[in-house]
Amino acid sequence: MTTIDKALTLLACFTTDQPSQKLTDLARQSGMNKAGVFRYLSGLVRAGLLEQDAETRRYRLGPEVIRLAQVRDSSIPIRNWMRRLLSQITEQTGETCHAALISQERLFTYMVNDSPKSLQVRISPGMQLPFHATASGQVFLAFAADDFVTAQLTDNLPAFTDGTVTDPAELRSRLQHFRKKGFSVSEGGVDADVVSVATSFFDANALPVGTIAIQAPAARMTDSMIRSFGTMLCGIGVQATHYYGGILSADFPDSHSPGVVTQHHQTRA
Amino acid sequence: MTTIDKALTLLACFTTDQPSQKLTDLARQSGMNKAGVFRYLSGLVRAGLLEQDAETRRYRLGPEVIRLAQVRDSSIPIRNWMRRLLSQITEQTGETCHAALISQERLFTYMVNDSPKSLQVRISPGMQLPFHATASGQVFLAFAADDFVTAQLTDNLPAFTDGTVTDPAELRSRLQHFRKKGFSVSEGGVDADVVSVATSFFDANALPVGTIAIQAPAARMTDSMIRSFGTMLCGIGVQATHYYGGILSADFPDSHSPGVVTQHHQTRA
DNA sequence: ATATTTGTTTCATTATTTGAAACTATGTTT
DNA sequence: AAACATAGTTTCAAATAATGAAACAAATAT
Repeated sequence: MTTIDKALTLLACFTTDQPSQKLTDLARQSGMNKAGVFRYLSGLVRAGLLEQDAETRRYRLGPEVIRLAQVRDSSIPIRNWMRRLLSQITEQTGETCHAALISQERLFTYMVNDSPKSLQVRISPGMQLPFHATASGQVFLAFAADDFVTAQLTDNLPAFTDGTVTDPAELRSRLQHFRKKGFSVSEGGVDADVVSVATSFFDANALPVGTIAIQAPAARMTDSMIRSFGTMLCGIGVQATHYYGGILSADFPDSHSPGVVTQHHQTRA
Repeated sequence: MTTIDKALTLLACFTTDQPSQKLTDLARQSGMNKAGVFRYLSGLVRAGLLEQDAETRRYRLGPEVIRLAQVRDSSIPIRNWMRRLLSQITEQTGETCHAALISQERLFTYMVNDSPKSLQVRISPGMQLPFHATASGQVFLAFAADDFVTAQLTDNLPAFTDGTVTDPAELRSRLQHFRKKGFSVSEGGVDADVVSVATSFFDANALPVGTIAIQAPAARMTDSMIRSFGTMLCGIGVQATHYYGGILSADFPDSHSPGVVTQHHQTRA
């Protein structure tokens, strides 16, 4: 592990749950020496990736991360077309939807489109989505490389509600099902009384890079709505993959005709 | 200069003008050894800050910068109130406006609100604004620390049009004027036939952290409109400073009454 | 087909990182 | 108010990782 690696792993500690951190906590979390962490953080501050609160001495992400994100957006304009796709979903379904992206083996919400109906489902951009307990995470795993799935589906997965599935074998069986369908369904995996339906989109290697999901209160969801949302999302997933410049994973249903799930068996690239 | 510094300076090479780069060019630009740059880039890729195009071998910013930006936004929600302020400006003036932020001694556009009238003024988020040739840059310098101004106002400043002011002495004199007014005016500094009016907002040390600007075709701008835009922007600047949790620079007109420029002479913190 | 440019790996030399401990500043408890 | 505790920062000799020239490989241009 190089010095650069050690310094940059500290960035992973900054999440929506913990957007600002103390030196001591960062040292403990990362298992590194306090003096070293101090020097790494100083470097990250000099680069503008972090900034330090003058009075609390706590570190938080700096303005440079915003500039970098803008630069990436300008050359890989996911934001543009994703906004359109999500608007389309909310228009047609009236429900809240979101897109998530993969980064460093973590899935995080990228864009949220709130339903005009309700503010029941609380989700905000930047949040990390647990793979085993969300529809997004599950449909991602359904199309991910096998060793990645194995790495994620450990024993002792946390349960967020009584309904959270934590058994790796049971989860694997569901993933297989989702892979055939092209979309996943999760009921009360993180928040009880919330049903979520999700699909994936893919990169040039036909590996999943992100997900698109609809979330709604369980009360107003029926099986037929879930099926209809699922097939709709598959169509959106095809479009997203196309915009992204990727190719569909084998097995992914790429028919646009609603209600019909076609299976393709093309060989992988 | 530590290894971390050397690695992270490479990130500064990625701009909206050059969103993806080749190894050789990065080595040349940074003046560092090709082998070292290769190792630094590999580290940045492992951290997800960069990614490498599989076929062209070019490097571009990675998905992790997006996650980091989302995390920062969630804890320092500039986006929220800035969007409102810019909408307010475009509503009242009908013209295109934008906000810019400072990072690593560079001013970059953060948010743009296009005028419904015209698409004449082309500006996109993430772009770097030259200090000497833009209204935003000038009003930033007007309130910046003196050695920062000196560092920016070098000889041989580039001229983008015939109207670009490149003489440091002349620029300094204008900055003094803008500081008194609280806003700057630039005519054709980058694009001929574009007039821009800008103001600053400040951090807890009363130092400028960003700017807010209105841009319009010179054809439909009058002196009285410029004055009116300027006083309006000063009011917006006061609000932005407040939302940001900063305090106004001494001299900055903080009266809300339009048309009147009050001068304050409080001592610096 | 050959030359040239670009990306990647190697390896002995050199400089930088490293972590324990000392130090300082700030806040807390007695 | 004094002693204590906690967190951030600096120091320094020992340990380790960074360095860059050159060789190599792969892709591109001539």
